[in-house]
Amino acid sequence: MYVSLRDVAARSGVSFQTASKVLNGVPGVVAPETRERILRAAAELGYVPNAMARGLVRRASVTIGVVADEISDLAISQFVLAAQRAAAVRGHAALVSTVNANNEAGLAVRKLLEYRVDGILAAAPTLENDAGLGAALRGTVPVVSIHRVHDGGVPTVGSDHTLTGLLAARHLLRLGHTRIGTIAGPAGRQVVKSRMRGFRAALDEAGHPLDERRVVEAGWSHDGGHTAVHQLLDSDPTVTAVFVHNDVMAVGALKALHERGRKVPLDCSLVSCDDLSFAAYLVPPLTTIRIPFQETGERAATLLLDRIGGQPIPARNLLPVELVVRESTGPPPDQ
Amino acid sequence: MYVSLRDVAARSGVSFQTASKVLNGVPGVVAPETRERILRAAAELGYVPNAMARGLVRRASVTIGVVADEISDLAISQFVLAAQRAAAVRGHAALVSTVNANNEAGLAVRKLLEYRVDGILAAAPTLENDAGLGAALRGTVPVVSIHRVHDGGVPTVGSDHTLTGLLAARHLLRLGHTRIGTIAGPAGRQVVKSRMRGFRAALDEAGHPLDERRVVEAGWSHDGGHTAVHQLLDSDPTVTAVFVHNDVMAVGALKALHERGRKVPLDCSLVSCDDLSFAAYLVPPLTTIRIPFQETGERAATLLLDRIGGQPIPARNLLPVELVVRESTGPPPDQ
DNA sequence: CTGAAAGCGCTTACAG
DNA sequence: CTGAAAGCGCTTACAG
Repeated sequence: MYVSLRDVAARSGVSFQTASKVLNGVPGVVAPETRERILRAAAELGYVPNAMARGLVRRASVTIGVVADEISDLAISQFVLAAQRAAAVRGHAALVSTVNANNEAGLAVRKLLEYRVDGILAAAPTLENDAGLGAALRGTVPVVSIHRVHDGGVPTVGSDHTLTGLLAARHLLRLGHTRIGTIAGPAGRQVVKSRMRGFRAALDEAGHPLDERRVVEAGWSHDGGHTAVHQLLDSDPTVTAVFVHNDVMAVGALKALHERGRKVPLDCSLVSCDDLSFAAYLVPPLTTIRIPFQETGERAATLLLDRIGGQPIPARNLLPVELVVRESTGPPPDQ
Repeated sequence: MYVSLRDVAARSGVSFQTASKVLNGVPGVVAPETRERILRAAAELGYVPNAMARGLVRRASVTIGVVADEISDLAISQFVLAAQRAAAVRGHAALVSTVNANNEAGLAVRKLLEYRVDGILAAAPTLENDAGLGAALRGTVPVVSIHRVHDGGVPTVGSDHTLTGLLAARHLLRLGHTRIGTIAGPAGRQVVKSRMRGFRAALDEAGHPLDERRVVEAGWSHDGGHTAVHQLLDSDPTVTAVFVHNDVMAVGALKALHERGRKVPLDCSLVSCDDLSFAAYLVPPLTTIRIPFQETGERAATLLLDRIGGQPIPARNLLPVELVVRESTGPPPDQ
C-alpha cells in the first residue's frame, strides 16, 4: 500500500537506484529534467521513504530513545517535551518509554535497543540508584542522563542543587529568619542530599545550624508536602520559615499552613524549588528557585546528538538556577 | 557491534534461519538440545534482535505514533503516559511527536509514516480544526483520536462534555445559585461548545437562562483564568458562582477572586473541570468534574491496537465524567 | 549521467 | 528436524 522506490522509478523511467540518489539529493547525478521527472513521480505517487529499510543499510535509525519516569510529573514532562523538540529539529524521532520501580527498566532499555536507537536520554531520577538501569545503559549506545546513573559512566546534565539549597537558606537568613525548617524529598536521592548540603552550609555559616527537629522527609507529592508540614509544626511550632524541596510539595505545604492558621508569609515564610507554571498563581505567589527543566531537555538532546555525531562531550553539564522572589517569603513575625 | 543472527548461528552450529525460528519461538522446529544451544549462544553473545530488519520483512514495525500537543499540559501528558503504557504492555513502542500551531502537523505525521508506525494516536486538541492534520491523518494507517479531527473520518474516544456542563450547572443551581457566570475556554473548540451547550441547557431548564454578560472566554492557562475572572466581576459584580472550564484556569481564577476580596465559597462558588492532582490541595479544595485522562489514553491505545489487529472499533467512544464535590462550592451568600 | 551488484539483518514459505 | 532460497525496501560503492 505504500509506494516504493521501484514504483517511482518505473513511472519516471529510471532505475530505482537512480531514483534513490535523486530523492536523497545526491548532487550531480542526473540531468535536470530527469531529476524533475523523478521528483514529480514521487510527489504524484505520494512516495514516503521507508525509514526501516534506510536505517538497516545505513546502520542508523535516526531515532533516539528516552527512558523517563512518569511524564505526568510536570518536571519530567517539560524535560521530555523539550528534548523531543530539540531532537526533531535535528531530524531525529523520539521513542519514549516510561518506567517505574515495578517494571524492569532494563527491559525498557533493551526494547529501545531492539529498535536500534542511535542514543538514549535517561530521565528517570526515581531509578538513579537502580543497578539494572545503570547496567542496561552502559556500553551499548551513547547515553546522556539528567541524573546520576548507578555506577556512573554516563554524562549528565542538570542543575547545581547544592547552590539551590544555599540560595534558599541565604534568602531566608537575609530576611531575618533563624528558626528555619525544611521539607526534604526522599533522603536517598542525590538532589535531596545536595540541597541539604547547601542548605546546611549556609545556615552553619550564619551561625544558625540546622536543628534536626526541623527537618522532615517526604515524598515528592502534594500529600507529602501537606503531611510533612503538619509533622514539622508538631515537632517545632516555633519555625518561622520553611524550605520545601519542590513546588508540588509546596502546594500541599501551603494547604497545611492554612489549616494550621499560619498566614504566609506573615506567620511563616515558604521558599520552594522548580518554578513550575502555577507557582506565580498560587495564593500567595510562591518564592521559588527556578530549575531550568526545558533548557535541561534541550541541552541533553543536543549533547546526545553531538555525541552520536562523534563529538566528545563533557561528563558533567551544569545549568544555572535562579531565585525567583515572589510573595510567600517575608520577614519573620515580631517576637 | 551488535551481534547478528549469523553470529549466534555460527556459535551454535546451525543455519541462521534455524536460529531465527528458535529465537522466535516457532514451535517444534528443533531438537530440544539444539534449541538449548541456540538460546545459550544468544544469551552469551548478548543478541538483541534488530527490529528494523524484522519490521521490514513483516511489514509491521510494532510501533505506534502519537501526535500530541505540548505534553507539559498535564491533561495531555497523562493521556500520553497512559497510552504509551498500554501500548508497551501489548509490545508496541511509541514514537511521540509533539506539534503546535506553528510547525506543520502534516510533516510530523509524515515523519511518523516514514518510520512505518502501525497506527497513530492523535492527542492534539489544539489542532482539531487544522485541515493539514486532518488530511495527513486520513487514509494511510489506522488512527484513533481523543478529539475531533478536521473533516472527520477518524474514530474518537473522549468524555461527554455536554454532560460536564450540565453537571456543573445543576450542582450550582441545587446549591441555590441563580446568578452564575462562566469562564469558558477558546470559543472555537468543540469541548467548549459542548460544555456551553450543557451548561446553558441546565440553566434554561431551571428558569435562570445564562446572561451573556456573565460569560468570558479565555485561554486554557492560569493567566487566562485570572484575567477572565477580573473581567467577569467587572462585567457583573453580582455573580455568586462561576463555572471554569478547567483546573488550570481555576488556579488563576482563585487568585483573582482572592484579589477581589471574594472568599470562596462564602462569597463566590467555583466549580471546574478535570480534577488534576492538585485540585484537592488548593485552598479551598476544588469542586471539579473529573475527566478520565488516563482511562482515555488507555482506551485509545487499546482501540488503536485492536484496529491494527484487524478488528472493527466503534466510531465514538464515550467515557464517564463525574462531579467531585469539595470545598470551593457552597450556598450563595445571603442577599 | 545512469545502471547493476551487493548487502543491511531478518522472516517465511518451501524442500529435503 | 534442519537448511537454502527468496525477498522486505532501501543505499552505496563500482562500472560503464
